[in-house]
Amino acid sequence: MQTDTICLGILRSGPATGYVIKGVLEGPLNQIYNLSFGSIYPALSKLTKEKYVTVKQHAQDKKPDKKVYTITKKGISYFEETLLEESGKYVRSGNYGDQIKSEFAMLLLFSKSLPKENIKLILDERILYAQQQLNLITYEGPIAKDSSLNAIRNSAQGQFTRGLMAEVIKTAINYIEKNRKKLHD
Amino acid sequence: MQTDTICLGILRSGPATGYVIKGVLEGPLNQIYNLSFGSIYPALSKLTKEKYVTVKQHAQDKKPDKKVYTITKKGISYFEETLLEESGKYVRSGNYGDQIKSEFAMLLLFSKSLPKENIKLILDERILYAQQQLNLITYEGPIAKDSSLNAIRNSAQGQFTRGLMAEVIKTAINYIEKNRKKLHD
DNA sequence: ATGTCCCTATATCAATCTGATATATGTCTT
DNA sequence: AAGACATATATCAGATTGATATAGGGACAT
Repeated sequence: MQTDTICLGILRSGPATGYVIKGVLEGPLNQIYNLSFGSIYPALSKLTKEKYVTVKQHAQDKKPDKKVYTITKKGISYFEETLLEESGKYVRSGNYGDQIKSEFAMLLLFSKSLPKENIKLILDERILYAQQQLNLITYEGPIAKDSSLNAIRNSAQGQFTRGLMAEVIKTAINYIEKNRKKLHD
Repeated sequence: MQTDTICLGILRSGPATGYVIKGVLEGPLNQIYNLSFGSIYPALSKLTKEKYVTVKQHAQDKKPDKKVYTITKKGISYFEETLLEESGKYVRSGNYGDQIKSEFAMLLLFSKSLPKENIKLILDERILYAQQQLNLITYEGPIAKDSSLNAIRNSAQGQFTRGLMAEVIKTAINYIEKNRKKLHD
């Protein structure tokens, strides 16, 4: 999925800055999709040039100008057309699809080459980490003080998707706890 | 994790060609890590230059030469040192970590913009696809006729990792089946 | 028979994405 | 008073993908 499309999809839930978009992807949409600033900022500039979004610069005392992006009617049409056209090809991708790069799973696969004590520590750390991710996804408090993007998380779609990711993480934690002895001991 | 390290880790289980390495990543190691030929072939060339692997070219009638790569002692030492040194940073990554790019989950998140009939088809397709992936992971037959890489799959580590991925996929399928009505209907 | 498609097998490359870094300041902790 | 962390945008070298090229074999349909 193009970075452009993702930005438009998030902006459909309300105006936001690049920084806030990144925050949404790292918080409630954790485990779903991540993008670096190096992708987000150029995408927002491109979308502005193409009139799919508008920008309002809010001068801030002694901080960089905050650039709040709002999706236009043209942007909404474009987003909906693109999503419909391309939906077929997103079925075969994602977190249990082709694009997987699980360094953790690879590490476990190669863990025969590691000292047992090391493996134990890695698994302990991983479980803690996974529980932290679970907290990020299931967190129900406000996202950002001045953001209207809570909507994307609380929609039926947001709850379905977050629920899916939460179940997957819980399964992984349980599996590791039950089977970890096969990797050390 | 560097492409180099992954190639060395796989070659530790036996000699292989670039084509076979790709096949292992797409078959039994599906859902764990994927690499394109554009990464694998240059990595193998680099490893050869650095003497971490050796190549034997097998001329084949009317096919490109098959280049079989074998890890050297130097390669094994390098692999084990690298893995130990870097193991800490692989804990916070992977298929329920930061690097997620699940186009499918993103599509569901945005599915409010799609016709209901379309959403139904997408979910049906996804379940079929996930079952196919499950078959690839749990498949116990031979990988490649002339490959010794069955070992990587049948080791304790391979079975643990594949079992983890299989559980995750099963959880996802069940979740979608139980909750899909929230997205259409 | 001839076309279409997939398999074996290596290789390259434009377009894209990441992770690090730079810039600038406020707040909170130690 | 130093250090860490949050807000906020931006850039870029290096790495990766997905498509494409090359080249023949075998299977199956029209």
